[in-house]
Amino acid sequence: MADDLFKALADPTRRTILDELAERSGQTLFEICGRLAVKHRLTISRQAVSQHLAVLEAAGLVRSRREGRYKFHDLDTAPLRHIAARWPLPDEPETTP
Amino acid sequence: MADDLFKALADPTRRTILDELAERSGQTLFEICGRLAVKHRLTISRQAVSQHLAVLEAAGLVRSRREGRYKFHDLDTAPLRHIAARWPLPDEPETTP
DNA sequence: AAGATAGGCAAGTGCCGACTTGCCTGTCAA
DNA sequence: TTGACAGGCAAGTCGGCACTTGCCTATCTT
Repeated sequence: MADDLFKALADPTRRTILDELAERSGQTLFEICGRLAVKHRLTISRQAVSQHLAVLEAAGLVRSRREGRYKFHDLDTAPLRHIAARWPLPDEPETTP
Repeated sequence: MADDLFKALADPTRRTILDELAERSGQTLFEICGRLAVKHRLTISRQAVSQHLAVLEAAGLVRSRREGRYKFHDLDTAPLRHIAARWPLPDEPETTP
């Protein structure tokens, strides 16, 4: 469970996918592929992105809903709380004035 | 930089090391080896733990100080803030009543 | 109906990371 | 000074993971 979460976050491409889903919710596989190619110069196959999404979904970071032939993907950052909760954080949040 | 952080957290053994350093600060390499073996049944070589500590140190999660022939390791959870800061967290902290 | 579109499944490849083994350096005690 | 103790360096093995390729299914359009 926690293992899946950290493993999902380990890959930079997957983190970029999370970034894109944070910026625009409910994207399809092809939309994400297009964004990765144009905005991040990531020439990657559709299947590769699909496999990344499967990993992210297994970690609970992405939820998907099917509508007709489309499959929309949504970001869920709730599992990220487990990370900060595991180890004690220092008091000062490093405020930049 | 962020790459090193996520990669360091990807390995379960390294996360266990962070757990041990959170519980007891300033441990030496041999102390950590002993704790992993006894408390977590992790039969791992000393060099493996040393390499893990190097990865954690590169990620900024562990700081080390040398004193004579001993080298003490301390946990630094400050880099973990970057994770929660990267993606927007939902408002509700999921309070379990 | 047929073609286009959105996505899935499965096998294969190549590389990186975790781990071991062997040996070497530096520090302290007897 | 010799040996024990704490740690470091370097090469080698091995498994898992990211990615591709090829083919298949389902849905919508004309």
